[in-house]
Amino acid sequence: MANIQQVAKQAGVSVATVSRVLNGQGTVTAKTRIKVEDAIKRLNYEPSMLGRNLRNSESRILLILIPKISNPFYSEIINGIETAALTHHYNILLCETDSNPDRENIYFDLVRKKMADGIISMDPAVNVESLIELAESYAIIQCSEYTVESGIPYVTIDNEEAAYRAVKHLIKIGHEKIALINSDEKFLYARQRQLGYRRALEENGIPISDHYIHHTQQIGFEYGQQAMRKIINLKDRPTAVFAVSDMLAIGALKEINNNGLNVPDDIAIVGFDKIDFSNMTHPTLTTVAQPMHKMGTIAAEMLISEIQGDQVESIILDHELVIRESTSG
Amino acid sequence: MANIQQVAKQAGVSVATVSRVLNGQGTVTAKTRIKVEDAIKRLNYEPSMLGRNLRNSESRILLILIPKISNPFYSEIINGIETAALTHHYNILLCETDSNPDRENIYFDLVRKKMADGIISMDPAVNVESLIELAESYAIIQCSEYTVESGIPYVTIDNEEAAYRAVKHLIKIGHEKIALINSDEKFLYARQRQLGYRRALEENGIPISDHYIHHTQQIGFEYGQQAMRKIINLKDRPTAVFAVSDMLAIGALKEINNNGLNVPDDIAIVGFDKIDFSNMTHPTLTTVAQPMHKMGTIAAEMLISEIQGDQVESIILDHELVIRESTSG
DNA sequence: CTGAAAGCGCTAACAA
DNA sequence: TTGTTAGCGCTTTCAG
Repeated sequence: MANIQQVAKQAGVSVATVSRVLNGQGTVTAKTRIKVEDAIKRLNYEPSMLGRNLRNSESRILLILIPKISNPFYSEIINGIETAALTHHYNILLCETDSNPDRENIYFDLVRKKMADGIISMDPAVNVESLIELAESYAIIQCSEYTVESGIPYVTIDNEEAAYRAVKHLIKIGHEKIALINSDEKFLYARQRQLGYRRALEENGIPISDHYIHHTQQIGFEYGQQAMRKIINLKDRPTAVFAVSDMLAIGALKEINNNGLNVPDDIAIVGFDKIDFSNMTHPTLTTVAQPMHKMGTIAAEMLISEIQGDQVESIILDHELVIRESTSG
Repeated sequence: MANIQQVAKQAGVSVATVSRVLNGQGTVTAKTRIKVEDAIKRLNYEPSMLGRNLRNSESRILLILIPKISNPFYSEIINGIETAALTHHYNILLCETDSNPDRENIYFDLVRKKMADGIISMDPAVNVESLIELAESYAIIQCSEYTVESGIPYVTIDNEEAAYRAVKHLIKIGHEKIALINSDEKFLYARQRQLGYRRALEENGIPISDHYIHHTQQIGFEYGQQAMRKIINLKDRPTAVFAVSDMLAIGALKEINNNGLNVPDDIAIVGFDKIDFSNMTHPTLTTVAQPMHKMGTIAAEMLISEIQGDQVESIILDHELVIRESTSG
């Protein structure tokens, strides 16, 4: 547990010189450098981030705000964030809010207390007012879920267009009775995806039946099941379902199977997100792929730029419709 | 961005007094306390963890080492860790090693550099020598995966017994030709679970066929599929499969379905872990439940105790066989 | 009950 | 090229 003082003494130089070789800057003679490096090795010295961080007024930590760690949608994004963070010598503090304002507040305090240098918010249920207030003093990026009016930079995809294409695909393969399993309309992405759904139907002269549109409180599996239960019992049963998340779609799939019906023969399904499991179901799920890894790396790069004082612009990334068994009937 | 100095000045007291009311200790008159609290509010002061941490030589951060964040098995454990950490005013640094030694080293350096106060290791592929060396100077807990000889405290379940019960269940419902999809034997849990499998068969007078035992390089979905492909093509096809992880089991299930066979009628399946998705497949998966949340909280409590200088004992938690559709034929 | 002052480990401005 | 020194923001010992 040596410190920089002891290394300096051991090497017969000043602490400033040690610091210089540590940070590879300033000018140091080869001979002095060797002496210092020797001393470092001999003492098994590791510079303390505690001292360095205080001196530099930074923590080199990025705070990631997600609603639920068990939602696989976030896994790949986090992976991307971590990769980018690591190359810039940042680390990530993973914070699960459970969409609980109290927890959220604890995490917000972390940046106020200089425990983190910035925030990547991915929680759709985030308290926007708090976020805006925080953004006045700290670096913040919105990832995937966002509010334009906040003025906080975001990285996301075109949800309306993505939903439009998904539903258009269903229409193209012959479906007209298409149900929508949406999440709560308080979320922007839910409103956007619903818009895309409507546009696809309208453009093709298919009337929109409100009883085909279901809203769930959350985007969990059970909620997809519940919604599908109601849809199956409809007098005029749809032949296809568009769910705004793979978790909902997988719930719907399970419910259809439980009722002895077949996907895609009786009911076709399209999901959203392309989580790992969308490829493990039977049948595999047609779904909209978001470039999650890229989204993560870009969000991290943006945040780091912002921390360094740069101005950053919001970005809208491409998406892709992945056609698989659940619509290939 | 006020600091403690400015608060002291504003309140007309010394920094020591401000520190005292901040930490709610030492003795401060009610009157002085009010003055200080007023100043804090007026200046919108938030104490900096950077200063505090340097002074206290701690980071209040727990480093969590996992191989893959997308593996849902870890989600619930992490959730448990976070809950416990939060109540003790610690935060968690999530580190995904990808079973890559270089990355692992970066993370190990983090504790050497005082960026983290301790480690919870859940990576089966961890470099045990490094871990042992690190454990001499830093607090470390092994969670789920462990090595006894390391002398590092662990929290886990009885893998041998759990596997034994899983296979015994298959035998009880009439199966004799039971295949095993195991992961690489370099992992302790793989060896333990194989032992349980063998004991169950032996106790019931069922001969062990080596061609019924398959090893996979990793515990991913595709590896389960691959293994199942070979098993299905066996001349003497098994009527049941025990997979040492749900991910493998779900891969096996998919492959069985792809071959037009039925679970559990043609082949029954038992998995391991009770990840969320084990309940979303069709049919739902019989599996061994590990108390993941509890495992996480306990690991965190143990680590925090160790950080505080206490001696901690390893713990073996209970498991439970959850019988669902994939064995209810 | 309160204040002065040292010091945690580091970086960087300034001087030599 | 190298050294001296101030100071990042906090806690805590020791005096008063």
